[in-house]
Amino acid sequence: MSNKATLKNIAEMLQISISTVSRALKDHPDIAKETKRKVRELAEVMDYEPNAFAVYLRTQQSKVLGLIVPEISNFFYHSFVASIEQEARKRGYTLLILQSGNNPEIEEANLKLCKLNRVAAIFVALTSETNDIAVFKRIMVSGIPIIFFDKVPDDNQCIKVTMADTDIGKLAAKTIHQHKKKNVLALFGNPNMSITRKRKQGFVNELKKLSPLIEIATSTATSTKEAKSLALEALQSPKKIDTIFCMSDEILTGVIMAINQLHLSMPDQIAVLAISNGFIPKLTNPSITYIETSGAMLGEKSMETLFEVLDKGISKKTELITSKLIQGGSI
Amino acid sequence: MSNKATLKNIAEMLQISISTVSRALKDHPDIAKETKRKVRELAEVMDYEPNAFAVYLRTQQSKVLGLIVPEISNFFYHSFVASIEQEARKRGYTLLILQSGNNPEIEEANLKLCKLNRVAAIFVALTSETNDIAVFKRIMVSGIPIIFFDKVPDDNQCIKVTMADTDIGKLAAKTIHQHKKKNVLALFGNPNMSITRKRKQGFVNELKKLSPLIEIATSTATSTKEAKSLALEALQSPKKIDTIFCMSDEILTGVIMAINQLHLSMPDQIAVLAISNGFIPKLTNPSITYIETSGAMLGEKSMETLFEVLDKGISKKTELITSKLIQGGSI
DNA sequence: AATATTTTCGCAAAGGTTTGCAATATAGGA
DNA sequence: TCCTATATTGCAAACCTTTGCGAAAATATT
Repeated sequence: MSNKATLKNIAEMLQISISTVSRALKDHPDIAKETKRKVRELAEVMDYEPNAFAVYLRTQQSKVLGLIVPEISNFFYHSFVASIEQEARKRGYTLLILQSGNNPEIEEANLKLCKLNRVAAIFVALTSETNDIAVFKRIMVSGIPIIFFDKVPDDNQCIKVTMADTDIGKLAAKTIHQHKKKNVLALFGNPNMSITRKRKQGFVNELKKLSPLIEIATSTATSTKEAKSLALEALQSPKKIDTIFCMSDEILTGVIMAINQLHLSMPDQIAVLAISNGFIPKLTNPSITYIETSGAMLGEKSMETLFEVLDKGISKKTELITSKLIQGGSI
Repeated sequence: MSNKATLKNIAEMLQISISTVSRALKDHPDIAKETKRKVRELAEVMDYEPNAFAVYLRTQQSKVLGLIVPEISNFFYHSFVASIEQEARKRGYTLLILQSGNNPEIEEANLKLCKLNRVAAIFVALTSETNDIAVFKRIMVSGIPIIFFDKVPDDNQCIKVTMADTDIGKLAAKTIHQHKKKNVLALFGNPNMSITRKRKQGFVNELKKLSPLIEIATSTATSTKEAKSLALEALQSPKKIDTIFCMSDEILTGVIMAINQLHLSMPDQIAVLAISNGFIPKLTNPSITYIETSGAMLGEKSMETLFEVLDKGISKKTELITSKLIQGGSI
């Protein structure tokens, strides 16, 4: 069975020991140059690749990173994944991408899967339904670092990388104020999530401060459909709103549907401002003005944080990413 | 260190042998009921999970499925992944999701990664730039089954699961013919891909057959941007087209942008028909009529095919999935 | 009571790699 | 020639699980 490319086979063919082969391939100083050359040559032609499973078994160090997100088909997470993936590839890591489908049970199952696969670390964007992070804590104490990103828990005893959500809310408020709007409908997502609470708080407080006389109606829309019907209702009601603020792409999608259905034009008949990743806003004419939440930036920062954690063994830290306004024509 | 949950530790604590523990956990008939009970109980409280790496090393059977797609952030692949994932979870498999970013080099690197991780099988949707599948063939002969889906190679000596693209093209043609359209702009993607060629062939041939007098202008658009400018150009040209056919969501997106920009209304000023996964078409008003390509169905069929391959060891087969028209108001 | 049968369990090897330590070889020095 | 230092290499254990085969114990049969 000399066909499989293993250390053992290389050793046999070269009539040297397995350990010598192993060290030669790792450029260990103990090994003679000539031996190294021979080993490397044969390894090359045999297309040798170390068996990751055996390596793990011996070193207990897997080169796999877990990634758990509610849904990956979403521009934000996608750009996040893309940037993580790129960096991971450079460092020889593999990404184990798992989706929880916004279901805490699947989320937990995925967590278990990560543990089973002995991942080196896990990136987690929480489900909007997750309100108990005890499971995660258990994994953390078992020695696998967890980096929460985007949808993070309130708890401060963990590693978090997230957008500066309060600031984003404030920026939205400032934008609306600058345009002298009078009557705003603000649509927010699931109020259980800290991301929602922070954006809402930043937005509402700032807007009230800047424009004390403005009318602000806030509503909760946990789906595109809901956002659409809320928008339709508001747009058809007698007391006319002049602006809709959407805290996410999911909501923005519903609002666009409503506006299209009523054949309203932006920004004169209705102004729109959103927090978005940039795909949906470009679909309309004029394009929608939005505050960009960059998955790529979040990814980079998360990766940086990860290696900090891996190297220095920190166990709590909060990283905030700032973002900027992208001017469209909707306000 | 009796803290880690391994067979060895369980065995020590119970003063029995490792093999007995292993068999007890597997409900092997050789083991006494009482012993099984004790082992299971302890395993439970110790939260024992077999070490996947050790299992692989021994059995050479990994419970990981590779999945390589150009981009996962795309409704079609997403629903595909979702359905594969669900089924995989049921059977105790993990999905290793890899994106090639439409780059054949990364695609090859990912393939290598799958090999390195000794996956049980690989699902592949090819890059539009991939024209040599020799690398894949090598993997196949090395014993890892590959299931090509969606973007499949022309070669018939492999396993393919794909939409019935020629039929889809024909269905589109039939729909346009039924609406008595006279002047059609048909936008297709990368002509290197068999999916493009088949859709185009089915569409053009059928339409010419049904409506010999119709004017058909076909163009190639390999990006949303390109689709947009092609549509703008056509819509503003003197010889007025009455219908645009889009072979993909990517193209449809560009076309919608163009239509929005020119403030045209569907279906009277311009009719639109697309092949799509259903998200983009619902964004407009009226919504766009499309022929649905269901990632979920493709996923199910792929998974079925996989287990057929795994069980019966087939090495070539082509599965075709049919699809249907979803009526919107754009034609 | 002695033998045959069945039930229950343990031994040991294998899978591929890493690594501390021991062993051998070579060279330099006295 | 013998000893010490250095350069190379090999041995063997460990990581954790699975599994064929044999051993021991319990039970059944005569």
